[in-house]
Amino acid sequence: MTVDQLDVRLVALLEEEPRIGVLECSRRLNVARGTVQARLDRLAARGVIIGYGPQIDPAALGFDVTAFVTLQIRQVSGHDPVADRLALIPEVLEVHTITGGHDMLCRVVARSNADLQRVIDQIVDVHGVVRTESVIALDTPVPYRTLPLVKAAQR
Amino acid sequence: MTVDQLDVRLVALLEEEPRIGVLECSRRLNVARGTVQARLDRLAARGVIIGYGPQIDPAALGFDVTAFVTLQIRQVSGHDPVADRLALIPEVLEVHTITGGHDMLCRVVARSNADLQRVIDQIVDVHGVVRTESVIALDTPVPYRTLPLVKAAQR
DNA sequence: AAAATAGTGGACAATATGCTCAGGAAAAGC
DNA sequence: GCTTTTCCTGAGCATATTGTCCACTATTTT
Repeated sequence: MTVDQLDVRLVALLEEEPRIGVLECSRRLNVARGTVQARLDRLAARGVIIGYGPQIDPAALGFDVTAFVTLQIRQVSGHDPVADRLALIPEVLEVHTITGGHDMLCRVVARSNADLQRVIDQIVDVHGVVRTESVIALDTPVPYRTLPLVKAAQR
Repeated sequence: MTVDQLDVRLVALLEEEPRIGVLECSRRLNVARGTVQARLDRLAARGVIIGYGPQIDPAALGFDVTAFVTLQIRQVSGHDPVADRLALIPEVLEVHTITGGHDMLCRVVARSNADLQRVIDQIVDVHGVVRTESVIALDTPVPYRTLPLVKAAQR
């Protein structure tokens, strides 16, 4: 979908100071309040802005180990029953089905390396999971972000 | 850090309806407004809540291909110069350094499979990147979430 | 038992919101 | 080139929310 410069400036502004509200946005961007409201409604309606939920830092909750776990699934059992089981594990933050030698990729967090073992054991215990392979994230030089993408999508 | 049941209910409420504001939260949770305000301040101060920025859906912007790319880095060049270059590519949404046979893992998006090739080419062109390996996310049965984790962290 | 901590409920002014409207500017269609 | 549609503006109004106090009451901690 098409996003113009005002949309980008609006999103950028909200990313930097999310608590400022519509009126303050309109002042900062030098446009009418109704315009900001209309743009936000439009971005939400088109699905560009999914929500404004609080962003939680797992590390602040004590889960400071992040790992990516790839899974091989027994062929007979489809992906979805496995995904449903994985979804029941709180430490599994996201699950993708993927191309290549493996079938699924999960992002998981844990309280420590020892705790990661516990989480992986839970994953292995899921019916249909044949094998797992884990890599631990040592550092995150570029944390998840979308602003550059929004800027690139402009026009 | 320690999170009690009220914190969890508050975060859960905000995840479901992020636009409701402090006063409405206090009504829904049957606590005083000042309590909600204090809890939110505390969660933010302790770093549990990083922010409330708008969540952007890359797919809605036309970037409906997601891939995970692992990189091998030439040993002489450290990780950081590479990460800095990767950060300049808008389609690179996050970068981790990892254990195992590879050195880095990136999440990237692209407008199509052909476009993914273009993005990967840019990654390969980064000085110090020796080899890449990509897997494409076909489906995301569990999209990124933290609420179950918050609930699990309770107490 | 005393002290510190957290929650309550109420007040107040200042600010923000949702909604509506008429007019002007810009873009699209013919 | 002209018309229609779309988008933005600036304003108004009633209502709701915020930030900031306060005194009082649990609930823990020491």
